[in-house]
Amino acid sequence: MLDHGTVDTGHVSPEIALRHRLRHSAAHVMADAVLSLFPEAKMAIGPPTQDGFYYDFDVSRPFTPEDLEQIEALMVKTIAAGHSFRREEMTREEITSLFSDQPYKLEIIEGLAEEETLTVYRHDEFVDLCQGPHVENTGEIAAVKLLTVAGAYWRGDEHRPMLQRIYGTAFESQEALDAHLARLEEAERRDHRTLGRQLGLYSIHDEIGPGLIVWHPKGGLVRTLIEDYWRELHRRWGYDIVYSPHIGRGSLWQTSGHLEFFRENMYGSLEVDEQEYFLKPMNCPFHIMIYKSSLRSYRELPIRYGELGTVYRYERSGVLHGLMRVRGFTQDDAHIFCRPDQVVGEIGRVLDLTFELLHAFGFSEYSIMVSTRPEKAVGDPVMWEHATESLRESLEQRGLSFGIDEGGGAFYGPKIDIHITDALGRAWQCTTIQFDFNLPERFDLTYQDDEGNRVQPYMVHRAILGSVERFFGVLLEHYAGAFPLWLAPVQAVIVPIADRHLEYAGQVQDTLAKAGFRVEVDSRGDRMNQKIRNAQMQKVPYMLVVGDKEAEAGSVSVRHRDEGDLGPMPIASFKERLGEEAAIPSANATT
RNA sequence: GCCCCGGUGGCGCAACGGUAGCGCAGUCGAUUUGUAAUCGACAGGUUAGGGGUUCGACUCCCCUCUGGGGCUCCA
Repeated sequence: MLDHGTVDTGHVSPEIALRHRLRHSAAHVMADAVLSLFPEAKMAIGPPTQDGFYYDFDVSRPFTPEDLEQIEALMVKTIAAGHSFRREEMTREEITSLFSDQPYKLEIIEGLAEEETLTVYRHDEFVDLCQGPHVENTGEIAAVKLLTVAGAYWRGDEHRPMLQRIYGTAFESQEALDAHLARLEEAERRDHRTLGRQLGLYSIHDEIGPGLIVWHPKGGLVRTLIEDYWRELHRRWGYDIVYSPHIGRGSLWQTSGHLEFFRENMYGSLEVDEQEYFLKPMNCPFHIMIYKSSLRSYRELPIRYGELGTVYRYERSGVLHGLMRVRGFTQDDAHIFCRPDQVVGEIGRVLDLTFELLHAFGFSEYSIMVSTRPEKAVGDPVMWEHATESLRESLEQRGLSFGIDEGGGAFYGPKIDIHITDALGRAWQCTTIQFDFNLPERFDLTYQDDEGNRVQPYMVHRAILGSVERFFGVLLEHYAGAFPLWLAPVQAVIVPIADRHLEYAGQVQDTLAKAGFRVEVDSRGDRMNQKIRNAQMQKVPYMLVVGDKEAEAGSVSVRHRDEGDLGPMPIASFKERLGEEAAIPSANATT
């Protein structure tokens, strides 16, 4: 049985609930401080978040870092003063006059239902419209820290005023806050954009354009290793690997509906022989054409087409981010066409494949969400029901817990989304498994069933890594750049002590390279210490020091990037060690 | 797209409106070294691009491009 790891069940622990109240209270204390320093500030909303809290204000000028210091200093005073939080119910009239000079609060009040009990919370002189809950006393906010200022639209609507948002965080103890801040620093240290440059993996250039990646030799090598493994695994799981072009005729995108529903994410058309073509934002229409290239029998289903397909999508300039959000990326895409009786089995296979793949990359914690039919949807309700049930059933069969996002599916079908949790406990959405009832209809997909009827197949769209670029970024941060041996672009660096050892170093390299390992010799004029330092900073798993003793004995002195000096060993022994460690973690190995 | 903050040799940074410097990396030379930085020299920049203000602009103003933090958490 596969270890599917722990799954987030979504219930709230007492600790989370305490932090929630604490942070909500800290938001009030912050608003109090802001109003003291900026009496003209208009308050918007100030909720707790997963990692802290924020409060939005309408102020005449943006807050500066110095303002934050002052605000924080005032907050500390308020906390030290130990004011109690007092809840108070009010009538709509009372509350409206109380907040008569706070237009955002008035707007919130207007939006509340008549029967709603209106409450305010007070501490010291400060009062805020709020349903709570809060801690008893400001003194309970043991540790607080303001972090950043950012613009944010009122109610998240870009047509409404831009407010100034202050983010902060609060904890029940200084130690907990320090731990959180340390985690933030660690996240910064692991930033894939920094690591990508330091390790020479990829780059982005003004000259090429934003959101477009060029892969350097080492990044390209790692990517190739990922992709080779992906292909091998997909062949093993019964997928046919296909390829499709980067552009397609406008009429194709007309039929698929992309020009109707996805146009704002597509790049402008190009004209070829007086025909309009578009850069592909998705691979599905191409796979569908492969399906349609001949009549299909129920006997040949399921058909599974997989492709590492590069697509281009317009993303608004403000959302681009390193490898995580780009304008050209490669999806590990596949489309499954199957019969009704195969649906549960096919979803199950996708799940098993998913966990095998993610496991190989060191991920063992997931959270799973099933999204069901939204209000506006296309397709036969019976098929919707069957598909949604199949998603549930496949998950349940595997003992996987999951949440339900009622009505959160796409208009064309229900889906499973899987978030993976990385080494720092951060969640990343990668895998998505979606039914599609729209495209089979639009392209008139059929197969002939055992009674000779032309019927529509179920179509499932799935990506496991999501996009290769994004997944690479996640991996880079997950491993902090220290790829496991099977993915390390350079697995060992040979460090000759003096130039007279270069020849022997070359022999060692040959031996290991012939065995299929990626090994380099550092032949520069630096001292050994410098070479080791370089290799450490490049996060190379092994450093092999060779000098007189090693050349004499036919050995290498092995240093591991984490374990340090492991002492001398015969080349053959080291080769064996590498061979064992370089194996791709397989699902079977962990049963 | 919008708000705020940035853009100075490959990278990380400095420079009251008055000669663009430093470190790392690079090249060359010396050194031939035992588990995270040997020494020295050299080379490298129309300060993102364009316009303006000024006797004089990296510095001030405007525009464009581009990077970062946000714009989902609803009293």
